[in-house]
Amino acid sequence: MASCLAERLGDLIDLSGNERAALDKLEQRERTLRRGAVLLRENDKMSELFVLKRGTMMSYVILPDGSRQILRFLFRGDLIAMASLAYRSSPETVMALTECAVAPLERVSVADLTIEHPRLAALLIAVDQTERVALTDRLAGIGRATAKARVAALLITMRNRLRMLDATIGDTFTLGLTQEEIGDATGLTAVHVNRMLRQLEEDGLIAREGGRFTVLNEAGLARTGHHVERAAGLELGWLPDAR
Amino acid sequence: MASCLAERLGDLIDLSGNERAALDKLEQRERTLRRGAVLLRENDKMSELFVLKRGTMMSYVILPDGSRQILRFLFRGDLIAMASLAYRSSPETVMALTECAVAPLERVSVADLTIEHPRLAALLIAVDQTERVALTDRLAGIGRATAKARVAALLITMRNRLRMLDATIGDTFTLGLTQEEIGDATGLTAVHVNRMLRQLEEDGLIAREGGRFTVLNEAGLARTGHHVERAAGLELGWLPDAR
DNA sequence: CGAAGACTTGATGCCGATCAACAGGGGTGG
DNA sequence: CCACCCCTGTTGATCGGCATCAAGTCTTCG
Repeated sequence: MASCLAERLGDLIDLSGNERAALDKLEQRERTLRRGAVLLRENDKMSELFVLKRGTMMSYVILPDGSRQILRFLFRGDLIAMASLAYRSSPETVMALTECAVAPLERVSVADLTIEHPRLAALLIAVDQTERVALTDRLAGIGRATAKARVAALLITMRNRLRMLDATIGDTFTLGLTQEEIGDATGLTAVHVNRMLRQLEEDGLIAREGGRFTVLNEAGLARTGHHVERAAGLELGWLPDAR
Repeated sequence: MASCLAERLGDLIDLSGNERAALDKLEQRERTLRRGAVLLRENDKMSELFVLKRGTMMSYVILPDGSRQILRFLFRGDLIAMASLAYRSSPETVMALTECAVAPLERVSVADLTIEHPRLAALLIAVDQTERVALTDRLAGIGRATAKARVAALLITMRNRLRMLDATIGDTFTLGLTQEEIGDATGLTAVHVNRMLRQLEEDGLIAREGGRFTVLNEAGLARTGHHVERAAGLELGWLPDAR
């Protein structure tokens, strides 16, 4: 099977044969997870990282008062537990939202990669930046935007992300999240998420039926969510030559 | 003058002579900024990045309704505009909070670095992770914590950061932010920040006089702010050998 | 010395939280 | 196969934390 990581990075640049082979080698092992299974718990010791091969996952933290903040959703090709490259124990819990398969890899494999494939190391740095920007976008949304805007932003972002993995997805898609999960991602309660979804529906921006969403007015939804499409502005021309 | 970047990274690992020399070379040029000067504006084209050599800066975005979200504060040794490694135009505005000096460097210097010094590339990836975790900590705070907790968290975090740069700083320090800036960083209004500071004072956690803060009850303030000290859990043993 | 910015404090209002009740549905065990 | 139950979604009523508006003081700097 092809390397999911290679597939993901290959969307950004043309990988050389050597690079592709090096990435393939990282995903030899595989481990499956049932829906709801915890791959890594907050404060667990961690010594490896993972590539998500199938399914979707999320990472979150629990605050002292018991409330949950979902930090990010993870899709095929995403790296999980990159924090193990800096910290001894996990700053977040990682849980499967669907049946999943992950490929564990040692930190030392990343070290080898930086030596053998400097361009891939540089690319990892660049990918980190895209994820940092995604986080700051969410920070600004949660800090300053209204409830309706946050829910709209989540819908647009998730739709675009899902479409990157499956080009057949058009305006209709299955979100795969409960309203409580939407709330924990956006800093709202499930009850209020429900009302905001209804409002977006009444505004004619979306339609819903049984867990499936349809974007009726993409521009309007994007405007409501203060959405900025970052993918178009990518620029990786500075990367060194491939090996 | 010593390289600020080398100084910063040198706090994490022992740099080799070669590595130190490579880092020194990056900071040849220097550019100074007055208080309030904008180094980079949101959506500006960008082709270089910067090392902050003196002073403190902040980065922020402005939302469509005119409100501002401060994304991060920057200190000596921090890399600025790392997003230029992934994007064509800046996702955020970067402004000087005090008189500052920055060293501009080309993206291609980073490419060279990954080739010549794989360990430094790996270290950059690790540093990215620490900043990603700092962002997720703030995300959780803004999404789920009360106003008082957010202000307390900002005070603790800034105090610790300032102390890393200047070991003489004890429990008393100058924050160097207006209450409006505290509000824009925490997702609150200046008025409410004022009330929260008063409450923290009445709780006996801090004292204030003319822009200077004193931490009276460190454990209590940390608890109030749900603060997690990440620095203690660093683990960089996986890095490859130095060149 | 005047003006603009920062801080402070009170009064009021609203967005989203909380509490509560019920409907539908899918999985499980009897 | 059915009864039950837990999870999810839905809707209404009420509450509260933080925003907003307003007015005044203090500080700083030109």
